[in-house]
Amino acid sequence: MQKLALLQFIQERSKATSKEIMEIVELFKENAIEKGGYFLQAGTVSDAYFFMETGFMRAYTFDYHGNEVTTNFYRANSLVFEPASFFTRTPSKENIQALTACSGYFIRFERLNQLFHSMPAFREFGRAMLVNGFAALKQRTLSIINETAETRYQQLLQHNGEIFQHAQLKQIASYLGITDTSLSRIRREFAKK
Amino acid sequence: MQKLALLQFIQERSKATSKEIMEIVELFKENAIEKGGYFLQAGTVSDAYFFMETGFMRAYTFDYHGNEVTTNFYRANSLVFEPASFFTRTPSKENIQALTACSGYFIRFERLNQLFHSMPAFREFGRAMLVNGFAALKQRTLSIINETAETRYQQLLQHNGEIFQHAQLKQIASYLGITDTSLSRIRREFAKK
DNA sequence: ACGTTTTCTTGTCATTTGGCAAGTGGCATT
DNA sequence: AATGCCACTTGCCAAATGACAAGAAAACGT
Repeated sequence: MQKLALLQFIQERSKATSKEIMEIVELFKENAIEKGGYFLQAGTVSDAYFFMETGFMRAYTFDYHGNEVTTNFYRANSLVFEPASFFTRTPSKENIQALTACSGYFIRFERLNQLFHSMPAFREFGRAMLVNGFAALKQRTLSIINETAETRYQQLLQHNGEIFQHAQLKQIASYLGITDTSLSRIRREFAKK
Repeated sequence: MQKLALLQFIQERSKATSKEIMEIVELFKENAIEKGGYFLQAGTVSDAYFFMETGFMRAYTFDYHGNEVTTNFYRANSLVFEPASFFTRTPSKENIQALTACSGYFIRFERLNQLFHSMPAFREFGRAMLVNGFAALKQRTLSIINETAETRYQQLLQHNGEIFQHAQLKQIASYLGITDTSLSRIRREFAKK
């Protein structure tokens, strides 16, 4: 097992020694999810901390009217988990679904927690993952408040263009906070330019 | 120094022993902020983890057009800090301002971090604070996407009514993601019922 | 290749919200 | 009481977005 991408990912984001990182990486197990399969189902506890090496996923939940709302997209070479459920050990409100076939390496809560306890340097990594997610969410919230839907669309297209290769427009629309109809119109206007 | 409220706050949220909690509480120092004063200024690093015993604060930043956007409100008996800046040691984009005279107890990053390293049980507390903030922000984001401004207003009024006693409507409006004009109209409609 | 299903686009119209400017009311200062 | 300041409200109109329905395009299974 190589797990090279995982090793590198941790190396770039923590101050743990190479030896420690090798130990850590050892504890991750390989996993694959087929296209359309679920990494996490609403109502269950998120117990896997998953480094996705290849593939693409999205997280979604339902609003009070029963509409799907996309809350996140996950690209290759990133961590997939639902912090609120994972750390509080309570059932998740979100589903995380593979939009393409996915593969990577996971570790379960219990074992990860042991690592956090035994390796102070790796703890920083865990915290950084949480804090980054926090900052990204805040950024997204502000952009929904301040920017027009068209600007949000442009920025998503520019910074996360791959999303458009894997997700349906309806899924992207709810992530942007608009309907699929509006997104379609925005795309038409945008194409003119 | 009593710090009773702080002691109780930690007790309810961590598995640390009473003895440990007493040690922890000892390290918090008293602090007060006058009405209108700043707990955190944009551009500086959030270095204080503040348990506010009395008072009311709000966090705000500016969008690209220079408009103030309220990002958070803090009530008495809660923790005040900016996670992204605090944990990454980078300058904050947000200001946190006292809307009334505030008092409470703070601890600095360095010392708090030492505590996290030396007391596993207290670490859970720190993580819980982060995770809770995360969940609250996600909830707010979803409500901006899914609910009408009027519903958001109603819910804020119902669950956080004290905000209306301390903050200006313009500040509340930007927190709700609308203009002060719209909020005013919503209030009029709402009053009719 | 075929028909079926799903996704995407478009039109029409109603609703929400914003931008701007004027007006109202409270409050403090003088 | 007059003044000025500030927060808030209101009216008017424009722009953005949603709801619904129909049609076009694409994806899918057999």
